[in-house]
Formats: sequence, structure tokens, C-alpha cells
Amino acid sequence: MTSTVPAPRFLRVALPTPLRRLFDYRPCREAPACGWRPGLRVKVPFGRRQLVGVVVECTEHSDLPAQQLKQVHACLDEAPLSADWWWLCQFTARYYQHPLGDTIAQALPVALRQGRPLQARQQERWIARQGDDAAPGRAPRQAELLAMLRQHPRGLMTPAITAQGYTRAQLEGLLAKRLVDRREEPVAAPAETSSTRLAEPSLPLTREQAGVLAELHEGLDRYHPCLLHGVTGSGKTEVYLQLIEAVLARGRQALVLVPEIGLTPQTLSRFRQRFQVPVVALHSGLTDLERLDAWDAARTGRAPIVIGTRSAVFTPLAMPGVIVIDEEHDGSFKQQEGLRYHARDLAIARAHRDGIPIVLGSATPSLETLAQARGGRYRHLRLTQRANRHAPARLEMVDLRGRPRQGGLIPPAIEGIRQALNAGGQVLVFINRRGFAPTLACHACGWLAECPHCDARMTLHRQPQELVCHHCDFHRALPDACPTCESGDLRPLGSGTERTEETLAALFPDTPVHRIDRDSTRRKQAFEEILREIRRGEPCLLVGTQMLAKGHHLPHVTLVVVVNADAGLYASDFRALEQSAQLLVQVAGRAGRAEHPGRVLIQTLHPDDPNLRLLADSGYEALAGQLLEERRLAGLPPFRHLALARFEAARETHVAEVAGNAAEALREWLAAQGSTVTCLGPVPAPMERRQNRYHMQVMLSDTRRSSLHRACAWLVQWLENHPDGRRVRASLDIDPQTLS
DNA sequence: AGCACGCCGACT
DNA sequence: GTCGGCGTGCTC
Repeated sequence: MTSTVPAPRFLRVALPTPLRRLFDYRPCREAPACGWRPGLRVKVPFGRRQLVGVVVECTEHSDLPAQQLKQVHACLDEAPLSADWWWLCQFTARYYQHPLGDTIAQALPVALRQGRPLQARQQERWIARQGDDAAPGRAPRQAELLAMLRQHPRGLMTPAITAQGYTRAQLEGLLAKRLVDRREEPVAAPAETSSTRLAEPSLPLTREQAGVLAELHEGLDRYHPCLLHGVTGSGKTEVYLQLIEAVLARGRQALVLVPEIGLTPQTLSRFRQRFQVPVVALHSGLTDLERLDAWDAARTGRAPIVIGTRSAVFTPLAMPGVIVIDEEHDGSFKQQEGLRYHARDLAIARAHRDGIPIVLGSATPSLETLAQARGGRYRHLRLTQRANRHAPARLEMVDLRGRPRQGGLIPPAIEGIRQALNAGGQVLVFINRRGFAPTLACHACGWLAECPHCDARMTLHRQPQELVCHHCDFHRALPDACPTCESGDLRPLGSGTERTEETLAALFPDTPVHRIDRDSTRRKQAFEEILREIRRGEPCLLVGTQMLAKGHHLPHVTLVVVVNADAGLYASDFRALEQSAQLLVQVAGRAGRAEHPGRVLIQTLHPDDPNLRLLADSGYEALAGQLLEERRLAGLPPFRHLALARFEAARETHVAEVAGNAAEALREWLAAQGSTVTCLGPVPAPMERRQNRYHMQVMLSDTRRSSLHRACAWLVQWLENHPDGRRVRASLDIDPQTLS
């Protein structure tokens, strides 16, 4: 095929390698129909292997002599990948200072990264011809099949038909006799067939919801960032649904991002039940090809609603209409390795560029989002009333000091549990450690079970009985005697979910106890099974980690016990308090959704902690205001922006040396530039040794993103060029979520 | 990151 | 005598 546009001499290609540069190639003879353009996928020879890359630039010049350049092997696409997707890749690579090729690789479904053609798989739908009573002559099975198909006016897919015991040959027979039609369509979200969009009517709105929705309707045709700040049970989801209804009515698409744990079958079915149109979900359970199907359905606009977790922010949309970020404060929106992007922040950039509204929903907004709302940059929409009008559960502090503990619980808490169970309620015991006990200690000499590969204690597990490091997953058998003094007096120290479960089972032998943590729900479906059991409403005890706190409707829980609030409240990380407050409020939101107002007991060694008191007496927003003030004074986000350079190597001396050199070089450069950027460190990372690798970090901060960006760019360049850069693994975390 | 090439220990 | 440990070097 010849193109009217002359082929460029060179193609500059981004490839999935950690190298921060592009590679020049000569175009192959066969140009794509559209001519060579940025955004086309190409297969190229690279070293000894073949890689799939994306054309970034078509150019007449290369820094290398033409004869050194290899030729593109083949062009994989007929047209460039979506422009909005391409823009987002470039924005992401620039903002996070990550190699473009690797960014692209993250933003593409695996199947496309591997060079599959950009199209959804097809399936066949068989439809009986209307108003035709003709029979297939002397073919009884075909007649039966035809009768069955006539009962399905919209037709059936091949697998559904063969599952009934019919064969392909019978279908082909009917087709040859022109008694049925065959239609090819994409597997995910086949072209829309229905004219009505709603499958079930919208719920009536409260006055508050209606007001919020009216404000959202106002901004449908422009960039309109909104914080939807609604207490648990105030009906945020209904607002999303009705907003999306309006977006669909304009022929546009909605992208909904939810936390990792939030993409449950219930969430999905809520959307699927409401809307007649295809709802496509992007979650970790999809196969590579299913993901490609979904991606294509979104890209072509066949799927009006796309729901997914963090990585779904990269899904291209043919007609973007709105982005919704549910539980926007949730930490799972930030990727914690490699390309450390924040899906919420990228979504904001995307909405801005597309000129569409974006709704950030939360009962406990992040301080970043709250500051934007307070500064008037985001519209602050509030839902203050629970739809069922019940008062929220109050937080009650329980003083841990000097009280005997059983499985982490002290007598007043145990008494509270007994009362709640006697009243027919369910009780949720929230504990932030899985395993039996945080560690094993020798009572003769004080020895503690430590991980040989990390600066961390090993956690004692009972099922199965062993010591496990939660940082590197190292397992070891339980010692019979202390490795140091040979005493046999080894005892578990502290409590984890397993121990609390055991204690509760002994204290309340007539009540079922369900444990919910990563270990007990490892088996697929196990979590769903337990949740179904819980929803039946019989009195029971639930012991769990954060998994339980987030997003699940547990209408029969009337008491929540937080075993130890102090771990989060007094952690050193600058976001610890914010996150603990969010978690406590979310946990409290689990209690008393039914007829009873519900109680939340918080066990703490510091019942008079001013932050805890403020949260209990005045609520999340009051505490958040206080925390924002502290952040301002401390020069922390959202008032200053941070970037963290992490250094890691097998040898302690190497990390210290290289990180030191890098920081020193950077400081010199900053001084010479007269830059306002602050550079702290290097300091050892909070857990310096992990999996036998040593970690140090250098923190950069500034009030202006632009100067921080320049400083990071310089540091990245230095690491690239300096021989030191190759002796350690260095990575950059823009807007780090934690400093550990 | 891959994947090579390149020089020193315990095995068929 | 080989298989294989991971050190360093390159990829248009």
C-alpha cells in the first residue's frame, strides 16, 4: 500500500526499557494506511530481541549515522492510538519523570504491549428471523433449536447455544435455510441495542442530594472539579449514578475509579442494575484478552460506563463525559513501585485537558483535596445527612493503661461486646495486624524473633504455625528454645487477628467468629462467602484488618472495637494521623447503619490525646483543619510539594556513598542556580534493611512545582551520567504518599 | 530491565 | 574436563 504522504527518514520510538531515551529507526517499506504518525505501535529489533514500541516523532534528522540505524520490523496499527491516551502518557512521563517507553508500557493492556492487533475479540449472535413460522423441514433438532431461538428475540451467543446441547452444524443449517441470522460483534459491550438507558428507575433524592446534583449538572460541559464530601450512608453513589445518567443522555462516557478493595461484585451490580447500557469493569481478575476487549470497548465508545481501579485511569475514551473518583482519599490510588503515579491526580489532569467534570467523593477527603476545596479551586459539595436519618456512631475512648488484656481486649471492651451480642447485634473487632502475635519473645533473656533479611520483627502465625516476615515474606519454623540462651520460655508478644479470634472464640463459645484478613481470604471467593454469611444478620463476631473497614455495607454491626488506635496515631510518617483519622471514621461508619445507633470503642493508651478528642467531639473536618494548619507550619504537603529520591543497594556502604554524592552534587547545583528547593538527607529509610538491601533517601521540597521539577530533572540526569548512578538502584517518587 | 560476554568453583 | 555463579556493558 502506498501512501500519499512521503515517509519520514527516521522514526523516533519509545521502548519498554528503563532507559530514559528514545531510539531512532528507519521506517519499514510498508507504511500504515494513515502514513507514519506519532502514536503508532511498531515492532522493532532491539539488541537480540524484538520489542513493541510506540512512534513518538517522525523526523528527518538523527544523532546517529543512518547506517547504524535498524529498520522497523512492522507497523502494528492502522491508525495511531487515541490522542487523549497519548497525551496522558506524555503528561505522566513528564510529571513523574519516568521513561516514556516504560510509562507507555504501564498504560497499555498487556495484550497490546505484546503486539496483539488493536481490536476486541468477536463473537457470533444467532437471531431467529422475525414473523416467520417456516420450519426447517425434516430436521427435528434444528426445529427445536429454532423454537428456542424464537424465545430470545435479541438472539443468543454461540456458547449459550452449544451449552444447550445443540451443534454448530445445526446453526449453520438454519442459516443456510435463511431461518436465522448470524451477527458478528465484539465480546465486551457489543454495540448498543436498547433505546432506554435506565434499567431500573432512579431512587428519590433527599433535598441535599438534589441540591448537589443540580450543582453538578451546571458543570457538565467544562472542567469542573468537585469534592463530593458526604458522610457514610449519605448516598454518594446515588449522586454518581444520576450524574452519569445525565452524561449518558448527552452521548458521552463515564470513567469511574474505585479503590482496589472497592471493585466488588456489589459495586458492579449496582451500576449494571441501574443502567441498561454496557458497564465494563477493569479489575485484576481479567485475563489479558478480556482486558483488551474492555479497553477496546472504552476506546471505541461502545462501553458508556467504565469502572476500574488505579490503572484504569489510562483507559482511552471515545467521548469522555465525566470522571468519578470514589473514596478519593484511598491510598491504593497511588502506585507504590516503578512508575509511582497517583490515579486521582492524573484523573484531574485528564479532566482538565478534556474539559469535563470530575467528582472526588469521600466521607474523609484527603488533606490535598480538602485544601483545594477550601481554596476555591474545587467546588465543595456536602452531604451531611445519612439517608436513613440515624445519628452516626460516636467514638468512645477506652483507656488501655494498667488494664489486663485478653487477646488485646480489656474488660470494658469485652463487656461491651457481650452487651451488643446479647442485644442481637454483630460486633466488628478491628485490629491492624494480621497473624497471631506481632512477634515472639524470650522471657529469660529478652530475645526477639527478628527477620534475618530485614530490620523487622517476624510475626508469629498459628495457621500454619510459623514465623513470617511481613516485609519480605520470609518464613521459618518456630524455634523450640531461645536461639540465644536456650531457655524454653518463648511467648507471643502482643496480639494479631489470629490471637484475638482465638480469645473471642473462647470468651463467646456460642457465637461464630469470622476472621477477615489477607490470610483468611487468600482463597478467591472466601471473602465473598464470609460477607454473605455476615449479611444474613445472625449475631456474630468479626475480627479483621483494614480490609473490613473499607466500603463494605455491614448493616447488622452495632459495635465496633478498635483494638489499638495508637499504632497509627503515633507513627512517625507525616500522613499517619490523617490516615488513622480516615480509617477510624470509616470504621465508625460500619456501625449502626440499621435501627440501632451503634457504638465505637477505641482502645488507646492516650485517651486524652487532643487529636483523638477533636476527632471524637468535632468530627473529621475539624481535625483535618487542624492537621492542615500543622502541615502549613511544618512545610509539608499540600503547602509544599515533595519529591523523594530513593537509593537502594545490596551493600550499605555503596548506598550511603552514592546517595551522599548525589545529594552533595544536587546541593551545589541548587546553590549555583539560586534555587529555592530544599534538599534533605541522605537519611536511612525508616526500615533501612529490607530483603537484605539497604535503603536511603533524599527529600526535595519546594512551594513551586516547577522548580522542584527542574531539580528532580537535574538529579535524574546526574544519576544517568555519573558512574555512581550504576552502582545503586535509584528511583524518584514525586508526591510521595509516605516517607518510608 | 534483558541478555550477552567473561572469567573462577563443584560436578556428570 | 564442563555447567554455572553474577560482575559490567550494550541496546537505535
